[in-house]
Amino acid sequence: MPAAGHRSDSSSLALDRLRALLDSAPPGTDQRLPPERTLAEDLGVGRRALRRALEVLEAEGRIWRHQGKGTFAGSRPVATGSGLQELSRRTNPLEVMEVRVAIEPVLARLAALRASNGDVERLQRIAARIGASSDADGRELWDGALHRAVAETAGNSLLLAIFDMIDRIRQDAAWRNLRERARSRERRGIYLDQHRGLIAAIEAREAHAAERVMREHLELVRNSLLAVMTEPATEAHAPVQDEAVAPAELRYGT
Amino acid sequence: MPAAGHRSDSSSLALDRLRALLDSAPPGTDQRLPPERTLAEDLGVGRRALRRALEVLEAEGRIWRHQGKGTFAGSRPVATGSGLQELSRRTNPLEVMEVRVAIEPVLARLAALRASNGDVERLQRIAARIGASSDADGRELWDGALHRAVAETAGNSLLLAIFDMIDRIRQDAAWRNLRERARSRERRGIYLDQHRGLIAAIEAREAHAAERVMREHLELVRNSLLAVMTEPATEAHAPVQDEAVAPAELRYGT
DNA sequence: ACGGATTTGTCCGTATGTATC
DNA sequence: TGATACATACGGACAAATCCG
Repeated sequence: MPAAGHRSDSSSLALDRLRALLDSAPPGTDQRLPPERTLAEDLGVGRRALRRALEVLEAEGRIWRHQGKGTFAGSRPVATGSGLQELSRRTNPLEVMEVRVAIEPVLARLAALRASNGDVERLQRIAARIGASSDADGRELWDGALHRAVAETAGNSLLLAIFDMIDRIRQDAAWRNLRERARSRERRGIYLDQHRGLIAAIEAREAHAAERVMREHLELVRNSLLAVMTEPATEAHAPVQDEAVAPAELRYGT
Repeated sequence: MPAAGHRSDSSSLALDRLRALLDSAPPGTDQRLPPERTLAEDLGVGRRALRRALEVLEAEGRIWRHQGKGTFAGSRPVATGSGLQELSRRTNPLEVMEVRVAIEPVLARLAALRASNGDVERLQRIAARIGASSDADGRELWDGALHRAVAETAGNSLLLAIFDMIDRIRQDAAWRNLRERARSRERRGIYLDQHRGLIAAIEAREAHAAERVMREHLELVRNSLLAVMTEPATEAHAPVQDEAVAPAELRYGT
């Protein structure tokens, strides 16, 4: 009886735990890891599984090993902490918009495929409230509600969880202010049209159209945000480009 | 009905005795059961009958088994930390693939825009290992490492966090088996080509191509998964039917 | 310079579940 | 049903490299 049957699932488990270990370790200089046998015991995996995980990390360049010397962390944080608080500290509005552009068009497409008449009614009710809102708070609130309703209608629980995670990060007060600045009066009219177009596409079950409208909408939002951030004074022309990305500007920190 | 009167088959007998065994010895947790060969003899049934009974108990969640390790009473130790467990219970492989198809092509595009030569080298190192892996565990491990390396290269910390969340859900043991079945030998060659094409596109900084190859790759994976789920019986000729892929276009370099 | 101790790298035997006949 | 081959996992044993006194 080799003790109790512990977890052994495989090397993926070992890899997961090793990543956590490396992330939690201080970014100090080339931290040495325990010997393989000790480490295997600590992580609750076999040495073979551990070694396979170490091979991956070595190929990724996060650790280096040498026979007779030991295993060392190459000190590369990479920061994967999934805590919401910490995540919202590390990310930025442009990253968030990249994610929204990636996810929400898909949500719109799925929503078009799946929406019941009741769902469409709900979307219309919410959209009506956006136009009726005269203050920033109201617009923010109802706009968020509309996007979330689309996400719910899509009916994919995993995507909805991801959407909620992003939504919570968006709540940050500093960003709300930024968004309201980007929501100038003339743009508000465009947004309203886009929302109407989106709902119309969902109502007609035109999946492709719904996806396209949502993408165009979010790309406009992103570009507006970018414009506000880069040239706060002038607001003359907002280049609505539907091509996927404006490369150089969108790269954050160089 | 050969002999024995009451019992329709001896699997039921084995099941009864196994249940009694599990009930009578409910000590701590993760109790290890004797090897199948021994257990069959102890219970006075054939190994095949015993295994069918064990299948039932595993489906009920009362035991878990793992090749090379043994059979254990209790629930399978899962490593998913921090609330993901709940999510992984509610979602399903097809939802996960929807999310991956939504996110990873974008990651590939961003990776192409941002990759340094060192990043490309790292991707190539990892990809080489996939082909060199002869066993299922190795392929799974290195395939996951490649997709994660692309996600890291994209340089969007929020997207990376989302990717990690999905990746952890993917670790679920039941799904891994499913994926390996979908990774039949003939498909492995296609995947290898697609991985090569992806890296070539990233190396050439062809953002659009990288995005397209990644989408085609994931759509093929999704369709293979679907095929395995819907027609489990026939493995003889696996029709690689899919509207998504056009192999000729996938050859980039070489 | 030497030798023992420690650590990674490698191989192999055994034990176990899985699949096939 | 029973038997056989196969795949996987773990641990021990040993070699190679390094470190240290």
